[in-house]
Amino acid sequence: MAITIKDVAKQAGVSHSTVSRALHGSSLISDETVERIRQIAVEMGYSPSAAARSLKTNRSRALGVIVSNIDDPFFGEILQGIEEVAQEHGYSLLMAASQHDPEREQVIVQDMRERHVDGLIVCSASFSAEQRRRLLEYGIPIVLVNNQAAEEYRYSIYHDDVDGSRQVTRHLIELGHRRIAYLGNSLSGRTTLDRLTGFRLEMESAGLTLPAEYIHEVPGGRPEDGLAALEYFLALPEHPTAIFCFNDMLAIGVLNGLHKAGIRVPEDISVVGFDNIVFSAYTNPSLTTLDQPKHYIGAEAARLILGLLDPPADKQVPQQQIQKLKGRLLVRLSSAPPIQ
Amino acid sequence: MAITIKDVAKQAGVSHSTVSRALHGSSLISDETVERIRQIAVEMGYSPSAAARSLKTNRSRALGVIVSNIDDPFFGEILQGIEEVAQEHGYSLLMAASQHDPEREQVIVQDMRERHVDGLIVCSASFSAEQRRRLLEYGIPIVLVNNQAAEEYRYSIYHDDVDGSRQVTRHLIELGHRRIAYLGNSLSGRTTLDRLTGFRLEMESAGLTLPAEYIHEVPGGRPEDGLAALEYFLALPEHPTAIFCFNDMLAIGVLNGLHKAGIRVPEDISVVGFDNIVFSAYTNPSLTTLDQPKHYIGAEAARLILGLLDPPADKQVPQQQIQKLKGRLLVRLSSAPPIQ
DNA sequence: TTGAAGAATGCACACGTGTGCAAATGAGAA
DNA sequence: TTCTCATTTGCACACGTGTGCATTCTTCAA
Repeated sequence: MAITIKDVAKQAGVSHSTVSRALHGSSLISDETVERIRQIAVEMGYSPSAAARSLKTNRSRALGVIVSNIDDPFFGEILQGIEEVAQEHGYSLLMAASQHDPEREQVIVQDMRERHVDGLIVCSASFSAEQRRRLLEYGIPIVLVNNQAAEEYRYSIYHDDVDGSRQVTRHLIELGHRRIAYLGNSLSGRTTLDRLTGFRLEMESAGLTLPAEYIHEVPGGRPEDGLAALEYFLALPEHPTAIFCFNDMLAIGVLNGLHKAGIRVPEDISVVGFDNIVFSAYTNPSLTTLDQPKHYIGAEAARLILGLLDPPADKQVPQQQIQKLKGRLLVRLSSAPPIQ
Repeated sequence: MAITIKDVAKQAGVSHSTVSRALHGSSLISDETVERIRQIAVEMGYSPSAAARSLKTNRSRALGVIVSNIDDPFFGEILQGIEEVAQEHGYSLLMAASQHDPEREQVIVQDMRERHVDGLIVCSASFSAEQRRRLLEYGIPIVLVNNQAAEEYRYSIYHDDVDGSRQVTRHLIELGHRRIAYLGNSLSGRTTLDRLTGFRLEMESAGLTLPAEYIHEVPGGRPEDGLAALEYFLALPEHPTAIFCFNDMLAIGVLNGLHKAGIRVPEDISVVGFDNIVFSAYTNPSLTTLDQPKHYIGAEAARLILGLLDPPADKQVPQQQIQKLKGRLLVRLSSAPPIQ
């Protein structure tokens, strides 16, 4: 068995209470005793039991993070932001992937509950109403990241997809495009709808018509999904002159497919993405996209939840906090005026 | 406060021991009692405390995972593999990023210890000897993934980088290349050395000379590092006809730089990568690379450690297990015979 | 010397769970 | 009825920690 606080106490010739207080820097214990105990604890390689502490204090100093897929580079950057802030504050991360599977979600939520995470960050785009209800009645602080049901929660941080989408669309319109298609990801729920909304709004306010066949959704957001979707668009009697993709991964697939088909970008067709993942700067041609502050979003989510857990003495805990962040259009080389 | 086992017991009119046994399916309790208690537990929304259980059973049903960066797509795929297997077996994941920072490493290792993870998977390329020692004397099972010091541990799973590197190099040589450069990542320790070794071996056995200036290392493995490294190679009096990059991310940066410089790939120069991350199939031209079974490596690492924790009844726990996996060359369009 | 006050430490309980052992209950046989 | 045995349940302790309260020790003034 591992060394416990009692072993340290015995070695130091004091009670375990004294050791506990000494290691926590309690002012009740004399400085020399504190020093002596610290020394002994280090020598013996004592390491407190998080389980016992958690049981007693009712806090775990752990945050739960639920994500759709870990291997999505978009989530990767958000996770990185979360991790850095959590680590900075001495919190650990319990991470799980829902894979868009309601059954897994259920198991994960139950596990987070049993493990008594102090707070939960949900980055899973599709999160069922059932799980939402469970979580809320459990009562731990939850911060939603880019979720579709932000208004049902008290704490949420998300990117303004409608606005971002309008920026992208306006850019295409200003270039002179009139036949613009939207490629969505049906698995992303609200997110794809918001982007579609922004697209529609901007098209309308420019007085442009939007034929139904120019809106296409695929069940996924990976390059191969973009590749598949491209076939659909190319089969249309009249090609769009620009394709607005739900995210960069889809756009990368689309770029790839166009290249294979011998269709030049941006001369023959413009392609734009969304998110600004690392690789979008290195496609050929480099991808015009909307830069979402992913790292910042993750960091802010962590900061928000930690603020709820250890509120600064001078500050009230906000009853509700919804943070909407705006992204920034990045014009690169995949978009240009249409030929005709 | 949350509902405890005692609340359930009171409601059911039995002792908490009976509830505990009933919920664990002990044969000591009558079927009808079990059913009744189960019912009540569900109705009351009882959720056992992992902390209390862990304290008592000395097991946490959690695995620790230490990684260099979460947002590296290479690690992302490995993580995904680990996560799936862990979840399948009812284990949770405690995840932390070391960022190549020894200080962080120390904190992380200490935390994993306090939280009493049942096993640890280390995917961090640079892991200090200091931390290795600490971990080993702590005594929990550790599985190393692609680490530089595999031989110091009992359990390890890694990709045969020397072999993979030879495959890649041989491919270039067979195409007719004689002036081949290697671009390494100095932060990757052993991994970059192994790949360099494979490269050297194959060059030697082909009787090719390898000038020192054709071996170049940069401190990082991201596209921008590749971009920077390219300048070095282009400044050489005699360009190499092929560049073998430590990983796909570097290769993507190199491809990008060559494109900007108006140098054609593969006509003027061949570029090959390593890892086969998702995007390598979508570069322009698509990247010749070595397909590492990343997902499988992660899954195997998890399976290995879970096998140590819950050994199948009929099987002995192996005292040592080192699994070396071979990758497979993927020839795409970024490599071709040199002009002259 | 005595008393009082302040500083330092120990005692004992609690957190929620699992489990060995004793106890209770019931059924059946003598 | 009494005894035996099997089945079912409860008692009580342990896991390692934090903390209110009592206790001891020290110091200093009266």
